[in-house]
Amino acid sequence: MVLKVYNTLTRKMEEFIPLQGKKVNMYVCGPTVYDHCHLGHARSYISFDVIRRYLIYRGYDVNYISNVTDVDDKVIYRAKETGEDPFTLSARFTGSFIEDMENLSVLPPDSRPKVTEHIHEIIEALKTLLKKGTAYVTQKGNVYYDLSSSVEKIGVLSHQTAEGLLEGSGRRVDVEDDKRYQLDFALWKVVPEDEAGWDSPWGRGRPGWHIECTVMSMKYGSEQLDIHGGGMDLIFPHHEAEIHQSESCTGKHPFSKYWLHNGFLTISKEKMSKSLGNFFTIKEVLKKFPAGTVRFFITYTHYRSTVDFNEEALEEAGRARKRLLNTIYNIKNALFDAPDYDKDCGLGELIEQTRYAFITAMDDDFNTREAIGDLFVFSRKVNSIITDEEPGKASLNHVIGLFSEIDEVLGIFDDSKSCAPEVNIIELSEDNIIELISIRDNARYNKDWKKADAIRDELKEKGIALEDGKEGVRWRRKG
RNA sequence: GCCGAGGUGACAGAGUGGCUAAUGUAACCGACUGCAGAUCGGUUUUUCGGGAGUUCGAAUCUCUCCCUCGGCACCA
Repeated sequence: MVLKVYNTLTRKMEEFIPLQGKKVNMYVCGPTVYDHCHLGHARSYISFDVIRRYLIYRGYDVNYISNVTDVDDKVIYRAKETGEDPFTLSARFTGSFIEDMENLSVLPPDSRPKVTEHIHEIIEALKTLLKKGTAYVTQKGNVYYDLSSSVEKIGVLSHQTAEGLLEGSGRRVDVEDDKRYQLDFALWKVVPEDEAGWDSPWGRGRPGWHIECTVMSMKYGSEQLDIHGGGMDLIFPHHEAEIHQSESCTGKHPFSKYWLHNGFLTISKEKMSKSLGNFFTIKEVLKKFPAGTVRFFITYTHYRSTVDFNEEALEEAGRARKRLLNTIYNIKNALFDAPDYDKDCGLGELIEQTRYAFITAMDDDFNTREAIGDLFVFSRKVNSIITDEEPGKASLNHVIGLFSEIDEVLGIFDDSKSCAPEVNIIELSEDNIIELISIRDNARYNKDWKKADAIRDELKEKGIALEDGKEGVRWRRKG
């Protein structure tokens, strides 16, 4: 079985072969922390989290790096608006971001470097570029990358020509005037005394947006990465700029062997944007939906497709996920009176088939949609087996084992970190519940359905669901 | 202007040359149940934007037409 990934660089599906054996250096562009993260960030980081977890599952030794851009024009402008110190502001939103990621069960990266902690390395990189003659300092003290030194790389990722890019940029008004060439990009920007900045050989300033990723990916990963990821919107100019400056810095090609980009998230079919006012922060969404549902919603779409967010879609995802959770619940119930001796009922073979289907789907450019589809098939068959037959404890535990195994990759079942409020749950003691159930059993025995239903309704209101089955009544707290 | 993605059943969304086109949601019917829930079976679903062609065979390849969405130096 061969893992294939879609590489933006070649626009083709390619077999995934890391540069060195099983070692994978993976860098994913993190957020600029000038505000709370929105659902688009969630989409991106959950997608790459699943990719990372799958690579680990497939036996790769993954070094995952994801930065935080904690100084940038947007941070400065926002700080000016609020009157806050820019570093206090970015520290605050960095905290918010990390909290969101934890709540969404996104595994922490092996390294989470911040730009402000790497100014020295950035200056060193600029010195290297200047020494090589692929960057230049202007009269004002700005440092730009000199694209004429690597014209052959223009458009390698965006697949556009310089003319095409200029045509597009011609509509922009903010063309800086001290560049030699319009497509050159800033490596260092001079700033006035009263703005956040650092001293450098070229005067007081701050780094340009792209150089941080070059510097930090090399420091924490390698001069050449196996995977570089991010949102589709980063393809140009951000990732292309990284290619120019990184390869110029090291003289090595390629900077990253595979480039993976996730698709956008739209809100009710419209592009998410502040001007449209259709912006949702992760925190807002997690107040309404369990984290597992949000992850399920995102994972149930291929990472490169556009995914449309609306409440109905989330609710639908929640109901779909519930089916899988119910299966797990049903197995756990079946375990109570399952025989101890080995009785397989075909579960072993089913588990093998499902694992194979999961790997086949995921090997195809991380086709989580198909992988989860197979999980539903598995789920249905398991439900049939446990109602029609009586598999042994060991076999049932193996089924649970497969769910856990797959969830190590997808992370869609565990709600323990969810901060969504449980709806209408009033704490009842277990004794209390059992007492009510026994009163109801009595009523049912006497065919006093009115009374029995009243108790069931009462418990339902208090968040306890009763389910009558062949083996008697079962209860559970509604999640 | 340049570049890209996509149009599949009620809806969402896989599949990209060959058994009855996954899977989920919804609605309805049936089984189980006193009822409900959960679960299982069935229906909505001979159908893949329109047309032409290639082929023994196409949702899948080619041509053409129509439509939707996104990117082009703020952005995940």
